[in-house]
Amino acid sequence: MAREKDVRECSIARTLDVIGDRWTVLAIRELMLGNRRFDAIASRTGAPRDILTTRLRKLEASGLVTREQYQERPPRSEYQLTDLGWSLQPVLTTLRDWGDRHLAGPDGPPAVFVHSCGEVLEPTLVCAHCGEVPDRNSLTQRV
Amino acid sequence: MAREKDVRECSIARTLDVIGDRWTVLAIRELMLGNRRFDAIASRTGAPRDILTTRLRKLEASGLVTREQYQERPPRSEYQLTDLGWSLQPVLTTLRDWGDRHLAGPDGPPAVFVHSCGEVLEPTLVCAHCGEVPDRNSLTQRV
DNA sequence: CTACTGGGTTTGAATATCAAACTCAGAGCG
DNA sequence: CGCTCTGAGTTTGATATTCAAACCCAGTAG
Repeated sequence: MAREKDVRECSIARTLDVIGDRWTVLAIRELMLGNRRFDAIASRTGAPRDILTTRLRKLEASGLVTREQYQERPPRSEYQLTDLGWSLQPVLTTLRDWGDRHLAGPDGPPAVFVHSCGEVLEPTLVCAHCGEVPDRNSLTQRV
Repeated sequence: MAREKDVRECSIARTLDVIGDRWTVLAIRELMLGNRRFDAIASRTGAPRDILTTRLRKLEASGLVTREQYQERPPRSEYQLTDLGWSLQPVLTTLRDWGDRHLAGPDGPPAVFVHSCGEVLEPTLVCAHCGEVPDRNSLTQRV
């Protein structure tokens, strides 16, 4: 009989519990680009407003985003990423980079980041210990 | 009136069109860990079987995965990542790394990769031009 | 007075998800 | 032979989610 308890415990799955949703990721993208207002996030992501509400509430509950009411009547709030939220930048960067490399966009890469070295950021994942770019053959899985 | 045409064209969104789904990402994880069989992927990810079928078909259609029938009767197939599929490794790696750093797991990090330098892979995103680790302050957005 | 803005909530129909049961064609066992 | 198991799905039917569009409320601009 099937055991059904062999689902893999995994940091990837745990991360997806937090940001494993299109509108969540796109909302974080907008926040990283400096948009703090609900309407701006809604229209730039295309997310339905009610869905966006639940996603932002969940991001707040997860500590990635703060909601600050900057006005009482009528209630107006703005959203900002916490440090924890900003720590997702490598995730968004690799997502963007993969799309840039492999998926054709009508107008080329959007929302480009320029690094302080003067060049457009071309992110590369390296091994922190030796500085080399790991590839499929230089990695061994240890499960 | 709202324009509604100001949804941001974006490589992140395009990437999410391809892999913006929990079961899709977890299936790719299993394929990277060497599981080729439908049942193995289903039980290690916990994905419902019908959903997994549609996800694998879509991955195949997107060119990330090949399905090879290794037996006719009864039909038995195995799945493998293409080079394009393997090119998602930085994405999965940053997802895993973020979970490792920020989300508590009951048994610590799973499915660890060991780099050929001998150390457990601790991935870092650097600027390909100058080799420095970019942070929030060294980046300028160019939208 | 009217229109608009901002940050939502409500509504109701369309879709997607899910667990569990089922299918089909063999293989292994006794 | 009869029985069960495996593998790769498909089917079923109940539940949950998504979505677009309309609505709400309090204030501001004209």
